[in-house]
Amino acid sequence: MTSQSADAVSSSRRSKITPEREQEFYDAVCEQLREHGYGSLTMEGVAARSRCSKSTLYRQWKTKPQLVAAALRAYSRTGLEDIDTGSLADDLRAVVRFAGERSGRDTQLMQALGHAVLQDEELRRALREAVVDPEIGVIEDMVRRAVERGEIPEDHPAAEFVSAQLLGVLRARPLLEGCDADTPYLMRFLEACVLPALGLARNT
Amino acid sequence: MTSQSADAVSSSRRSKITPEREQEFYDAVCEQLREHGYGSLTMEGVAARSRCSKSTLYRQWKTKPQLVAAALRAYSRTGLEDIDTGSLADDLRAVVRFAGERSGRDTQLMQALGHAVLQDEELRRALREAVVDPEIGVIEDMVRRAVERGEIPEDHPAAEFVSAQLLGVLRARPLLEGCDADTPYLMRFLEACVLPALGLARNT
DNA sequence: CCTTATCGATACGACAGCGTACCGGTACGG
DNA sequence: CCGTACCGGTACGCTGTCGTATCGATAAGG
Repeated sequence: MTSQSADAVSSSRRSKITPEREQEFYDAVCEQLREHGYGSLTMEGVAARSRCSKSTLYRQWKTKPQLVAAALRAYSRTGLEDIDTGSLADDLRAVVRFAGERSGRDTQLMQALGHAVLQDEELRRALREAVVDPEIGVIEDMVRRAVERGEIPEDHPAAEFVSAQLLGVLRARPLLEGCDADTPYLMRFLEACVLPALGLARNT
Repeated sequence: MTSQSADAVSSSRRSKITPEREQEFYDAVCEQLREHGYGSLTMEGVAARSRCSKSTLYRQWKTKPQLVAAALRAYSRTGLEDIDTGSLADDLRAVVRFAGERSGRDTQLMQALGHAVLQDEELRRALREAVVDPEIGVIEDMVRRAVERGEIPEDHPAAEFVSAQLLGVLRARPLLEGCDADTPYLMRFLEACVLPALGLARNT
């Protein structure tokens, strides 16, 4: 995961809040979020899960939405930005491989935030900045590069739907079949639908 | 449990709970659901919206989840079952035209239920039976008929994804672009992605 | 070694929502 | 014309959670 210095003050007792400790809070938030949803996420629950007291949470963050927003902002997804294989198909295959692994966690998180996002402005911004925009931006960049390379025409009608297709299927399968959209499923979808629609046959 | 006779005691004052009155309760539930989400749906709110008292609600339904489940079951979506144009492409175009109109309402409802569905078994069943299965079943039947007509091969790799694609994009666009997936958008998607992936070119 | 600041634990007030109980009014059935 | 049963309104108890305040303990710094 992410860390700066492996300073590891992992002795018996912690003193101040190290970045690692902070991340533990955020992890607890995400876990509670996935397990019980935003509405049933309680400060007591987060405190218990991260073995701290409510006081500590309220000392650092003013309210529950702010804590959740902070956790979302810290929910980093490094690993996608570096993909640049030189072909759109392979770029997307790499995305799918990556997304399949986090599929369960990410989808549960989105699902959990669901409607809370529509009520709290800060939460909505945090979710967009932390989860939506990065993944979508990366995919759109891939498409842009493919256009520049001449792989697909600039005005290809399917181009605008690539990210929506992937994100959509990612979230639709749990609803339809009750199981996560894992990598094999996403890969089949990519080869059977996304690439053909883009005019990128399998062996080209 | 629903209706007995269209007795229509639509005089000035209502005595017992007519089917129309019952539907008003359900409408109020759905509206509260869309507006505030499941967690913030209150019995007081439903009562106020449908101009009845909490007592009446609790006399008819034992608890809040049961009321919501009943409302979902009554959330009928007739209109899709009758589509059978003789070609898969036209069938899907009809679906898209229909889905685009209800897009906003349906999506908000799904979004609102989000995580509550994972906690309450009855709610999950109600949602599947009332919203998911009907739409998906209809689409899968369309694909089946197309296979029987020979429009597409039985083992076409894109066939399994048709419903997931449509449902997915329906729910992905609000998240990505912040606006509903209306009919024009869905139609563009259908023509640009779904049909090409199925090997059904535009003018065939 | 002593001061200080922060952490963990807990108790507390405030508030909102669920579900119940009661009470008066009003339409139906005989 | 009268009893019955149901509806609407409201007050109430209960629970759970937010956010605050207080207190002892413990690690950092001089």
